Amino acid sequence: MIATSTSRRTAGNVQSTLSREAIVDRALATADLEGLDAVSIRRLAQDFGVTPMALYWHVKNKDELLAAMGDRMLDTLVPPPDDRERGLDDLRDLVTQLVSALSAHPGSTGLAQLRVLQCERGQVLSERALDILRRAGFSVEQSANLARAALQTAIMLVSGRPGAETRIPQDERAAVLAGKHAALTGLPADRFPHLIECAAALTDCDDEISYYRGGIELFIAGVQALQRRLPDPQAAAAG
Amino acid sequence: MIATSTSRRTAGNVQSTLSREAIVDRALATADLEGLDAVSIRRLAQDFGVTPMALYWHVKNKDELLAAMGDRMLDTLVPPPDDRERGLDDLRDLVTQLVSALSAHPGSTGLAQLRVLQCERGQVLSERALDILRRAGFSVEQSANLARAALQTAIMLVSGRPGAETRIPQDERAAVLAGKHAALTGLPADRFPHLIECAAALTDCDDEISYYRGGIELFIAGVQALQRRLPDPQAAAAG
DNA sequence: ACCTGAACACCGTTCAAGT
DNA sequence: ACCTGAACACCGTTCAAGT
Repeated sequence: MIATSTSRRTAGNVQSTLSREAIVDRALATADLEGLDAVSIRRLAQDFGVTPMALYWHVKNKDELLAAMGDRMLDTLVPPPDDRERGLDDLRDLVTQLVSALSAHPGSTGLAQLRVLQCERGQVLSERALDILRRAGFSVEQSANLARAALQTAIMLVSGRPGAETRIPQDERAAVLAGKHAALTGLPADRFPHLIECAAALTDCDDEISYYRGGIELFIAGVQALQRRLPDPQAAAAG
Repeated sequence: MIATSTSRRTAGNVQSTLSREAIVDRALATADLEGLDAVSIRRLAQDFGVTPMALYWHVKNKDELLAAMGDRMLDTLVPPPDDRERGLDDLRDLVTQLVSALSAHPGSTGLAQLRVLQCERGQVLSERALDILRRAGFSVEQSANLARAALQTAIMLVSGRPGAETRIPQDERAAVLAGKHAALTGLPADRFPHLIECAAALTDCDDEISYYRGGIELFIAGVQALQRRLPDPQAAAAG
């Protein structure tokens, strides 16, 4: 009765014990290595050396598995630690934390979006963001839209990072990137001078830290600018 | 030899002539109605009353079909009409046009991202964006990142619009939305006051126009703010 | 040039059954 | 409580063959 684990090309074999937690872990790992499309019930079952239907004991269906993956990412966020009240700087901290949490699993960032308003941790997060924005003087609608934009900015920074290519198996990424770069530099120089000039920066990201910081700064700067355009709170309170 | 079209629940039957163009059209339409996951070679073949393999004459494989869908969306953009040189206002126009092009097929916006740097029209668009940003004084890296952010902002505004729910079949969307709204308003009022206050604004968008305008303004305001923080161009040119 | 038939290796999921 | 077996209705894709 030896388990004849006909393992896939990807290393990491037979994760011994089957559990909901282990399934979610494995799913996140394969999404990181081969893209979210590579995550399937049957594939996971094979990885665990078990029949596909075994997974259905631990997880209701695939949608619930994807939701659990999103929840797991959001759960790595520490709950808002500060009540220091620094205004929009608190929002920057929140987005920064979000980015670092999401960047642990760049292939699954989209799942977080589906879950922010559904799971406990996401709700705490959203409440905090709305609190910051409301105190900053934004209306209910503006605060709702900006809170959404905060999460979406984090997602787009991580999943849209130049060179991320989360949909492609890890070992092919370098080749694909090189191909994209070559395609850009091979463009007619008279029509696409900037595309050629920016080819490297568009296809790869040599400094993740400053890329993320710049992206977050862009968002925060936008929010600050919108805040300045707000009607005078004194007058609004009086009127 | 009457075609016994065992049509799906969705109306719109037997699109007569099979062609690459017709296939892409139909694919975009079903993505809009039932989400991108509902688009399949076999399903499309059935819609056209034809064998699945027939499609492979017009389209190399599914990836190429998805790429063609992305290209089609970008092709609806009119090429940059103006050389009026209004600086970052030109960028706003570009993003605005992008948003309106993408919002025609909210379920397929993600495909545009895969194709901006690959297809002709996307390259023209990117070149234009980079030109605006470089002239505005940004570095090669900044321009590349901001040009990407411009597209991603458009995508996130359209696909992330409250109430969009592009992954869910159209006829279920209202019910899902109502459920989400109810879940938020049913939260404990002491812990989640803002989530309750903003429940309606978070789950639906009653004014698309101002939603999009606000989102674009947020991005442009951020870019303008970053521009102001740039080192003095005179001094930079001298040094 | 354009389409079909048969086949292969995949999916998610249900339902009854085992221990 | 936890897992298996068999079955169903789906996928994308190849390859040889038809007209």
